[in-house]
Amino acid sequence: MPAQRADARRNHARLLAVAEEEIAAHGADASLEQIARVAGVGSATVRRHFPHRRALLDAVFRGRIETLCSRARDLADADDARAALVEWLRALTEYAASTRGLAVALTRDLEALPDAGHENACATVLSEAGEPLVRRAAEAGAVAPGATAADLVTLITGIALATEHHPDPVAEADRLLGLTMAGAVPRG
Amino acid sequence: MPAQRADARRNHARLLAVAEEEIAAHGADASLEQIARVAGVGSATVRRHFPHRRALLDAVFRGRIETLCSRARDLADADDARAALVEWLRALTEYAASTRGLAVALTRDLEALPDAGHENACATVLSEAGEPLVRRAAEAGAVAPGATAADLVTLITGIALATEHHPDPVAEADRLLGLTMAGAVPRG
DNA sequence: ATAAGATACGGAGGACCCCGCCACTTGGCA
DNA sequence: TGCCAAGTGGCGGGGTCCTCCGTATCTTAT
Repeated sequence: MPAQRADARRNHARLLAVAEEEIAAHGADASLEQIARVAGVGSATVRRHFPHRRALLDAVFRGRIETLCSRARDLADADDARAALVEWLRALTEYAASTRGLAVALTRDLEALPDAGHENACATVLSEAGEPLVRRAAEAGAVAPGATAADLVTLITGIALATEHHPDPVAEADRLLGLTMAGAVPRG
Repeated sequence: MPAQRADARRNHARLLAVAEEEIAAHGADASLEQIARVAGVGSATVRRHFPHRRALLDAVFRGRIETLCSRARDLADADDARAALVEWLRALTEYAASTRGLAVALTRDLEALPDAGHENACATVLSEAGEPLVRRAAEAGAVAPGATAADLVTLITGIALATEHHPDPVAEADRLLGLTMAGAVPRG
């Protein structure tokens, strides 16, 4: 089990870098063939490192997702629980709306997949990271009853998906998030 | 300009029927080739009747969209403006969540397209139909300031997109709609 | 330093899809 | 009935995804 061959590790890194650019340019449906071409490897090598498209998407976004997770940990013991949650949700929204392909990745990794392993899925990781924030805010009565962290992540994913087309997705998504948090049709 | 030839009209209807089934079965990315095959026509005939995929999606869903629009008209002078809006939004959500491919169609038709004509787009039609409901509810103070009918349609589209994977999309979407309307993280 | 073995590579080939072209058929009108 | 435009279908080109398999390359032990 000597970890991995040196060239394999190089190709992996190369593919990741190219994939990030390519996904940013052409969305989550970017051509794997094209990624292989740009990276200067055979198309089989792509699927060797990333069996399905989802695996590639996960890997590409893993880093930034981690950043958001640690952001959540930092905010976990802020004074104002509600403000902390809101800040985190806004950060998440901004990132989801500005990073092409991410929202699709977030929904896709919830899709039923032959292999059961969802533990590495971006959406799951994010939900778990946000859970403490939601819990604390809920204890302060600042969260709608029945709403979970996963729900909020799902809502934000939806907003990001639905605003992908918009001229200024980030601003639009943030605005819609505001409506969603405050209540678009609040009870009189 | 004698409207259309009889066989053309037949093929059009046939394609629409087949496309509906095929999209229900395989989502908005259903193969046009396959649709042609099942309908027993050449693949060129499909694109003759529906230049882009979006045109086909629009045509397939037009009927039900119309139903929702007339529903909006019926509700336009209900006693309780808020209740009327909520009912319409719930109906829209249920339909969007239960009809595979519709949510995608709703987002796609907002995408920039070579030809400018968006006037027939499903999302636009829906937004316009819902506008009176929103206006009346807003006058009653039941809608968040700044929220438009288009915003609500967008939010619902997002919810439908994000819950497509879920085991029970309709129930999940309805629940999330409830959160969105009432406020997921309401101001203390 | 080198040879052996495991590991990773890349290209070929099949299946599918979208798309544009063009010769041909078919329906409607005189 | 015969003409002609409207409508059709199939073919070929270009692209993608995916799998298989012979081969090149890295690693480790000698």
